[in-house]
Amino acid sequence: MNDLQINISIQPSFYCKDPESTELGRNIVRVGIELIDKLGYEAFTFKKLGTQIHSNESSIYRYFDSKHAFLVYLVNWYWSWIEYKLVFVTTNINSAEERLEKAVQLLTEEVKEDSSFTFINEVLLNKIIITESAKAYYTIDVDKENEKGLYKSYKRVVQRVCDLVLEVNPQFKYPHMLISTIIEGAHHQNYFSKHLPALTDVEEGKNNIVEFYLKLTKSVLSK
Amino acid sequence: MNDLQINISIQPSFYCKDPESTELGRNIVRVGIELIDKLGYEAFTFKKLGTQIHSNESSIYRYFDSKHAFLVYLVNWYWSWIEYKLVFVTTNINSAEERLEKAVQLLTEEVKEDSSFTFINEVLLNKIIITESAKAYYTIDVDKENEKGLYKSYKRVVQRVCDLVLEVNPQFKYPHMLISTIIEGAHHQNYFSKHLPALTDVEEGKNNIVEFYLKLTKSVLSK
DNA sequence: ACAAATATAATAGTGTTACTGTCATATATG
DNA sequence: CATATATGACAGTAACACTATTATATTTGT
Repeated sequence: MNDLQINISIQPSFYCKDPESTELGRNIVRVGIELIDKLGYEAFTFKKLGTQIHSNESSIYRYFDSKHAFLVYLVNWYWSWIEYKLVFVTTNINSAEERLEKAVQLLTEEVKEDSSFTFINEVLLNKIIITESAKAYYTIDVDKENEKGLYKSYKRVVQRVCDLVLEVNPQFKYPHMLISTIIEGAHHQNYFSKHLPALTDVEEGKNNIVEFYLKLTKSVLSK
Repeated sequence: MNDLQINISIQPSFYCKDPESTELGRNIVRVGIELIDKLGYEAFTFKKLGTQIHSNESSIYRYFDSKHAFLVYLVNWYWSWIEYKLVFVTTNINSAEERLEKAVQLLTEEVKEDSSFTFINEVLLNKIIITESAKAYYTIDVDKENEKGLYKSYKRVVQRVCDLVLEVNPQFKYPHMLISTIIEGAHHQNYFSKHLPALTDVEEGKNNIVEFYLKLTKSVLSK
């Protein structure tokens, strides 16, 4: 983006030892992202990751309690990063409509360029979020993890965009539904366009997903 | 629904031995649904299921190749059942708008009463679809399984409702996107309302989800 | 009624997963 | 230079996701 040397700071509840604090920790996250993207979440293991980074399985466990905890960490990192981009993209814009438009665009477009202001490859991370993030919260332990605050960054993004929605139309009754529908929907459409095209209308080389959700937003909010 | 003794017929590609053909097979499906609902997909195993039905793990493997195959079977059964209900609910309705409305309602409402015209508990199955169905197609093997036709029933439902959308507005460019967004969205909202309420606007005892998606549909299709 | 075919149950076994625990060694810090 | 801390190597465990084998029960054909 702007080559700012900004750090996304992640709270201690997401790790045993802060992976950003050591070379090994950063390697775990960096190569971990590549490996999940390559193998898929199910086939990904700490043992395989250990081999890849010429380190040991047990060393990885000193940073993350489990592979689920690692996924939750990545999801949280992603939404903290999106929150930062969201604030950035909506500042100094006078029109509420335009602010919302920029926000929806951010939430629905595929991350194309690697802004890489850290050791994290955001393009790959975006792919992982699209394919695997639901597995982080569609688990039997949601309620417990939600209580621990593990989904806060996602909720915060939704809330921020909700506020923009209500600026455009203060009477609108379902801002949260609209925004979480758009976020999850855009992920699904992205995945469908690559694997189940019968479920979508994406045309080669076109930005149909962004266009569709922008149109949806505008029409549902128009009075 | 109407107490019709109709059978959802499932193609052989979804099983090794047809579970509807024997008492054991029906038990596997019936108790399997209960157990997935209770334990969640991850903790569910054929061994536990074997114990529950006083049968053997190896016997279950003669009906389904794997626990993933079992989930795919259930998902397919569900969408075949929804397709049947969809056809039923839209026949003899003259207005295209009303047909679409009935369809959207069907796709977004929670299955409340047990119509149970078979050994399958549709209320529990609906809960499983909401919580676990994405795990059936968010896997590294999607493309292979899609080629085998394992997601056809879902696609068929989407296509049918798409046709209704185009009857209402033949110029609309994104019918598939709209319908798959509504289907997946309604599942998410349902789950969020129970586990991550900050992501939704569902009020106790109200049908907000249906209402929201009906409004969405109407406004995006209005010319 | 009886043999043959088929279905199911019981059991053992395999390789992997998702860890935990222990101990030795390497590296950093005071 | 001593001590603390981090990492690596390795062993071990219970469970998982199966596969294979054999025994027993049930169904079916004649």
